[in-house]
Amino acid sequence: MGLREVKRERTRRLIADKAFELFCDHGFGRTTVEQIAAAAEVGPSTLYRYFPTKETLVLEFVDDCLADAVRRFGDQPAVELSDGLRTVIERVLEQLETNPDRVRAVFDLAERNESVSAHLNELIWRFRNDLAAQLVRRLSGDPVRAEFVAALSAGITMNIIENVVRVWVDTPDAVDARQLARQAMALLENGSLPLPGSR
Amino acid sequence: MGLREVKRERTRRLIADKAFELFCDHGFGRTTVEQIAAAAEVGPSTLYRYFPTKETLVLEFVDDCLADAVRRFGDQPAVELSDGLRTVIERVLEQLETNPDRVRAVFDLAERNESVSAHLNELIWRFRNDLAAQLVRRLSGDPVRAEFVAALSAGITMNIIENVVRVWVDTPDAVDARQLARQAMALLENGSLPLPGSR
DNA sequence: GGGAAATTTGGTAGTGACTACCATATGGCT
DNA sequence: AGCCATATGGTAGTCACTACCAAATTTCCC
Repeated sequence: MGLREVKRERTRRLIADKAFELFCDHGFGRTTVEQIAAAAEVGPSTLYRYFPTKETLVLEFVDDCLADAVRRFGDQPAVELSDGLRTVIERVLEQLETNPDRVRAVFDLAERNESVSAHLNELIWRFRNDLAAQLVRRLSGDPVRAEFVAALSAGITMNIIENVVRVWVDTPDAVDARQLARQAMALLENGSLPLPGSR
Repeated sequence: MGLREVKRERTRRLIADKAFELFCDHGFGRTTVEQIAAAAEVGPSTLYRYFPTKETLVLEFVDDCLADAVRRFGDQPAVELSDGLRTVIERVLEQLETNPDRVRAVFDLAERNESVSAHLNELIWRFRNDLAAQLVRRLSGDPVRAEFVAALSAGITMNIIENVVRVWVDTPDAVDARQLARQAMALLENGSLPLPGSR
């Protein structure tokens, strides 16, 4: 790896960090990309080469956490699906726990700004699709049915992650995210969750 | 109801319809709000009084369908939760089947434009919250746990709706959306869905 | 019907995100 | 050193969206 990529990664981080700082201090809507570029000491056009939209500056960390977990799920085709999906959940939470303040700030910004919220939801949706794509390769039988099953499974998995994280970030402290996730899985297994019934 | 509100509703529909037409013909990104305003024979500032963003022009119909179903769920506190949730799903699908072309076009536009997709996902998320809020009022016990349970249940319910609709709009024709939903519910009940296991 | 009050409308001027493009500077390799 | 690829900064422009104002329209009350 050359000096070039090192520098590239450095400026990337610098921009994202400065942006985050400004967002937290003055709010998403009250921070302009010019201000961010100035704070990172780069031109606005350089900033746009690294981040296609203002929203991606907020979501990069969460994006990375999810990407890592889904990728590692794809790399482990041996395990049982239910174990694999639990592992995905645990890995995401593990990654997020790496930087709790950042995660809290992301959800905070999403709560206050509709566009950020929208792009966060889209990010989650995209990873649901990625996970479904990984799942469908391990399902046999009718491919149409398999795709449907995979989408539903991936949706429920991401649903657990999302709700656990939302509870986790809203709670002052001292809540173990992975324990919360296990509770959610248990609720699902026990049939303690009100679910639409086919009659 | 006065003449005023009638006229208001008329212009609202006119704007939304013209916008939709232009979006379908030339794409979301290639249509400017000025063009929409001109087509509806109103000033741009009038358009913005009815629709806060360009994206809401696309999503209004789906929004209305979901709003109706969730509202009616709230109005029927008597039934069993599993029946109530099934009814929500069926009502949404029923409403969407009112205008299949429109729904197909909405998901088409969302597929081609990231911002539309993001706002569609946010819309779905907002109704998940609304449904969860309705649910939590019918759950007893620890309120923190109830909120968690409600969020998970609402999430799974909306997940079924979303996936059924996505399959439905992608299929050329002749698929009964409500039957598809019953299949999804059956898969969930039978344990035929790979789900994360708590071990 | 007439006239005041409230509401709706169209227009203007602006901000700020984002794009396309170009000239320059910088790092990587022989 | 010198050449090539890439990274950078700047300019000009488009377009979504906001704040504001003056004119038109509807409603209400007499």
